[in-house]
Amino acid sequence: MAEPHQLTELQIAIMRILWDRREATVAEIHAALLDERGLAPTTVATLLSRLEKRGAVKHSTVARQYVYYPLITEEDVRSTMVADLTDQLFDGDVAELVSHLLRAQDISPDDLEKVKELIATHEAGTEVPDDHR
Amino acid sequence: MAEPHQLTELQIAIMRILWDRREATVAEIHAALLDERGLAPTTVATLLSRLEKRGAVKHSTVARQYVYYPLITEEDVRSTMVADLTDQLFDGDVAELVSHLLRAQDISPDDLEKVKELIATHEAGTEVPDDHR
DNA sequence: CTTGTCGTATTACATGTGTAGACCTTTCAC
DNA sequence: GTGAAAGGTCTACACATGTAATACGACAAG
Repeated sequence: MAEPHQLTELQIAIMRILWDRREATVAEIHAALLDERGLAPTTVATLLSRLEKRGAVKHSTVARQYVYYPLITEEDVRSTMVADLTDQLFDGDVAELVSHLLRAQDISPDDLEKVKELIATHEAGTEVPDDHR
Repeated sequence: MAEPHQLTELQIAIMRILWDRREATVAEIHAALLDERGLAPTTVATLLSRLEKRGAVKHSTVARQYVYYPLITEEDVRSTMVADLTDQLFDGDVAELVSHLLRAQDISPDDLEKVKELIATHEAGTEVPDDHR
């Protein structure tokens, strides 16, 4: 049944709508994607059933319409996909990935500031408790 | 011809061999992958021709054998794939990705140290030149 | 020359995905 | 109650990918 946490771009786009709204009908999802993608309603329906078959979403029927709910979280997907990418392209070395991020053009001074703050916060949170008392 | 910088796991595995060795025959690549994957030689050959069709590699013929060379670099692939992932899962926000990395279990105190060093080094390298003289 | 071997090219099939038409069923308006 | 509207379900097709058997051409050994 193929790891439900590894998703394609379109699948993620659909999940995103569900993550944002917590639930949505096929029509709503179709409407939300219309501008960007102009997909047929049946296309969206097909995608959703496939996602359901894979265990990524479930649905209930309300007033003759399917209402879909996410079964996996964005965090689940992020973890899985980031880990996979790290394994495949950076030999599992997270520091290497960060190194790439810093080197690549895609980080602005702004981002850098934010990252530094994140690290500071992170360290505060995971402080190794001093055993002196 | 489908963006040659977005590769699957297996395609990356093949490219990795080429990146490491700079060039390799089909037989060599097959041998290198044998333990992990046990693929048939023809399978490897098929994969390579497809990669060539996409512009990721090229080959020359030496003594009746094909010798393949990478046309794209690991850095190319890393950039493309990391950027895509960042766009899709973190709305293009690199800082968010780093934040995830820090939060996720997959970063060790060791890694964290390395990351801090990287940032320090990075800052030294991109120092905004003071305009006082 | 004949033939086996080596290595590539061709062909093929299953699965997943993007995409959507055609069809079926339920229900609301008259 | 009859027909149109609404909303699924089924079926279908193209393309990418993983996987490999089969076929074909060239070269070396005898």
